[in-house]
Amino acid sequence: MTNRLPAPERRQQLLDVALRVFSGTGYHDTTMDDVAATAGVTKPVLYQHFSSKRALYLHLVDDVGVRMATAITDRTSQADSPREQVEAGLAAYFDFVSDNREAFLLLFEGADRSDAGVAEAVNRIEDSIAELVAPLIAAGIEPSQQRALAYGIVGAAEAAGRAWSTGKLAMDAQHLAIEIAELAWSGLRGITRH
Amino acid sequence: MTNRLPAPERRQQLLDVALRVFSGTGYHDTTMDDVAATAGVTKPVLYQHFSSKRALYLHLVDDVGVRMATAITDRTSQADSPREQVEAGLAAYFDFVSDNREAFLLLFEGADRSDAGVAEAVNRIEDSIAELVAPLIAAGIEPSQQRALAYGIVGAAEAAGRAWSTGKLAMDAQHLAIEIAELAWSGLRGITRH
DNA sequence: CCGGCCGGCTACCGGTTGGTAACGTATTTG
DNA sequence: CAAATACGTTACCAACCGGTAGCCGGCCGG
Repeated sequence: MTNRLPAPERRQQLLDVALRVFSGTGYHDTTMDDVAATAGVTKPVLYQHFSSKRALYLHLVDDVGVRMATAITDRTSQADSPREQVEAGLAAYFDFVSDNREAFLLLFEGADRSDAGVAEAVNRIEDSIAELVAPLIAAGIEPSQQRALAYGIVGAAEAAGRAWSTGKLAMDAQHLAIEIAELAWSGLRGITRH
Repeated sequence: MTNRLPAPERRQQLLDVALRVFSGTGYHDTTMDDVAATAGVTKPVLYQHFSSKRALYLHLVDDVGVRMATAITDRTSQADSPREQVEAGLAAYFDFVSDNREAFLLLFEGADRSDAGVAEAVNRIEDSIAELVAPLIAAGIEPSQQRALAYGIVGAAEAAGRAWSTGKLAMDAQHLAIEIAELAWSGLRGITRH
């Protein structure tokens, strides 16, 4: 007989556990029994808080997406010059990656983009970051080009974050942020001509 | 009673069909019956050629990965200056994306990176491209930084390709290649200092 | 102190789907 | 023109797993 918990705390615990488990095993290889057992509880308890496996998962993805987006916008909004915004944004990005490794991997490693709902949630956050980046690109560039470049930068951060958090890059998050910021900045500035 | 086909042709047809179906529906939402039916055949036929669903899928991922990698190396090996290599490589990359949309999406949209085998196959191709990019970065940079930047460039191409092939970018592949090449080139060159 | 409520558990169900056994039938070969 | 071969089908199984019905027991308010 496990510890009895008041509903809100139980719910929060289940969310925490589910994030860990889903992020580690992936959506399809994780059973509701796994999540429940890891939380020290049985399946029906899980269903008292979440209507379905999919609902639980989407809730997590959504939640994590919002947390990541706000972590970034919070920091960029305090920087004035474009260059500072790039640096602050990427610093915030990689701080998030290192402080919330599981959350980051849930979004960009485990996420099954062939599932429409999941893809939409992941795209939403990618788009919101891309929209932050787009205006930093030298004015006078066609909007369609700006969008393409913005997606490029977002993808660069994503890939670097994934490589880093799976141990393929041996440097600390701060330095990685600086490297990618330089790449982004000079890349975006170099585009001015043409 | 459907057309009887000699084994090698049937096998090839099944691979083609499977690529289409998996790429459209995603691994988990595709049943072996789906693949078989789309090929105008029944399940046991599929199992005469492939030992399991997973084996079929991994074969495809592997195959597509090799095709993509060679398409790129073929073109970069014919360019001499670093700048030309960047341009040729990205031109080849986006040509591949536009000529083999399904293959590209199988690798970078549908692929379930939480599956160890799949992740390994996808990583293998990312790594091979990154290793092509790394030496183009100004000499004198630390190898760990080179790797980080190389992954960044690969990620930029990947994200741009995904955005493009899901219709979020309204430009042709050639122009997209040029944009990303400029981003990459000036990004990599700008990094020289420090 | 007692009764209701809330959190938890045991036990079960049935759809989906990967995989297979056994059996035809067209084609080719001696 | 058999007969072996290889291509294909029908019919089935069994396991896994998402989801649920129904029961229990401890804690809290009256």
